[in-house]
Amino acid sequence: MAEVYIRVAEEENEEPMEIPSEDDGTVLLSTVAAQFPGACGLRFRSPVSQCMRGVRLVEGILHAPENGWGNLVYIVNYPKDNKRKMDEIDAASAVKMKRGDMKTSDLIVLGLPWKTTEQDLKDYFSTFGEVIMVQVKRDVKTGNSKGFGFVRFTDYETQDKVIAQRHMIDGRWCDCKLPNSKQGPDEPMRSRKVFVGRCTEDMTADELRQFFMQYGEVTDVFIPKPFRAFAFVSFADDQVASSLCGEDLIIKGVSVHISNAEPKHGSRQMMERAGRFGNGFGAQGFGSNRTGLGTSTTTNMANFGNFSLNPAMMAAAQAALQSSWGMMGMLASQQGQTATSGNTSTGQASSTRDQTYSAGNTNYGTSSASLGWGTGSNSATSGSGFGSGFGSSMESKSSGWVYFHFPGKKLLFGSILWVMSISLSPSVNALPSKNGFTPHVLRDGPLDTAGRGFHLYPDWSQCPEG
DNA sequence: GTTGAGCGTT
Repeated sequence: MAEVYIRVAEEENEEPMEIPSEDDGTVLLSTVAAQFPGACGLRFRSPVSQCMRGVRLVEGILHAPENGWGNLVYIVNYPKDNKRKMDEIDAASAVKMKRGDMKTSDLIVLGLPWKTTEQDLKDYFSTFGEVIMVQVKRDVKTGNSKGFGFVRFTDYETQDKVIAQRHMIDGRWCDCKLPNSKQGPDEPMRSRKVFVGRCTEDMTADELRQFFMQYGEVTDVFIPKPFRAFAFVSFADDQVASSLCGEDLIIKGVSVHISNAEPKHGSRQMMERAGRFGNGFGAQGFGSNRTGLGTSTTTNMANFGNFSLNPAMMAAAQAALQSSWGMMGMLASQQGQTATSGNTSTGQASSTRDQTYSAGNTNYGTSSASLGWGTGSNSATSGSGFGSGFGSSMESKSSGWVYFHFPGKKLLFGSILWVMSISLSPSVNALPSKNGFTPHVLRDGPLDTAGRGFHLYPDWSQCPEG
């Protein structure tokens, strides 16, 4: 079949871009995403019904509508979360643009064949846009290529496009990335990378990328070689990564398990993480807006919506953690959100994942198999004692909702919840909802620190605010 | 078989 192009645009009235189809007439989502990073599907306006219609998408492959692709303009779909994010990014880049701050940087090109020369690099990358620098790094003595190089483009757009995809250069797949020297410090609490366990050998990086694309923009896929039954997938948005943790997803008929990507050995992340241990909530703990939870920088309190944490509260919370309670995650309340906790052992993906917070995998819950951040779903460790440590915000430990009460303070955290990786006795009953949250099980355990103690109430009704 | 490679003689 002759090469066919379909017309794709971000908006209906925009000038479309032609995207090549495959030999069988399908279009790969990854091909679309190469031009529209973050794309997760296509839609089009039906000439018959005048309604928007979705294009069938199966395992990363877009299938033509009944009468073929035709001359219609297909509109790119973005993940919901991502779209908002994209707009924010656009706004941010507009500001940068004004400041003239959109400089390109050198990109490292990894995985080059030994034989690739600078001319080869230039020829290849020029197809994306104007190239202003190429280098192949070589051994000074032998002159042999070290298998990587650098490239720099005139336009930032070109750079973005090049980073967003893999590159077949002289017969090898290569990756272009911002070099380490150009990358800002990683934020350990906001990992954008997930660990994908139970992979099978036939899962290619491309397939993983195409699969995970449905959740948000994928920035990297790593599969160790030789085969080791796991992979790493990085997203542009840390919330996408967080939201997947704890889930069991089906890829090519195989159930894979998603969890936190632990920091690489010897990495900067690991240093930061180690430093935080035993340090309670210091500069990188609750009080800091680096957690993304507190937003105020005008006081030293951490704010959570209408609530705030003063240093005494933080100290108390710290005491809780030091007494071998691991923190799983911290959830700020918002009206209209529901919290559920409970039996997620089905591993079923939930359509309510955007609105629902859950504490996972305890077996006394009554509620749905919702998934959200803070879930420890699907890994049955309940009844196995306290979790330890809190380096990970997504540890797969059983958990219960815990309310804090500070004497003298009218409200503890109100409906703000802390999900602790505490293992609870299954005998405790469910508790009535409050503020849209269903408190689950509260464990008795007065933990006191420096006269600013707090109590964890054994059940909601015993809490003065209950 | 559930935690990753490689980063620039400026």
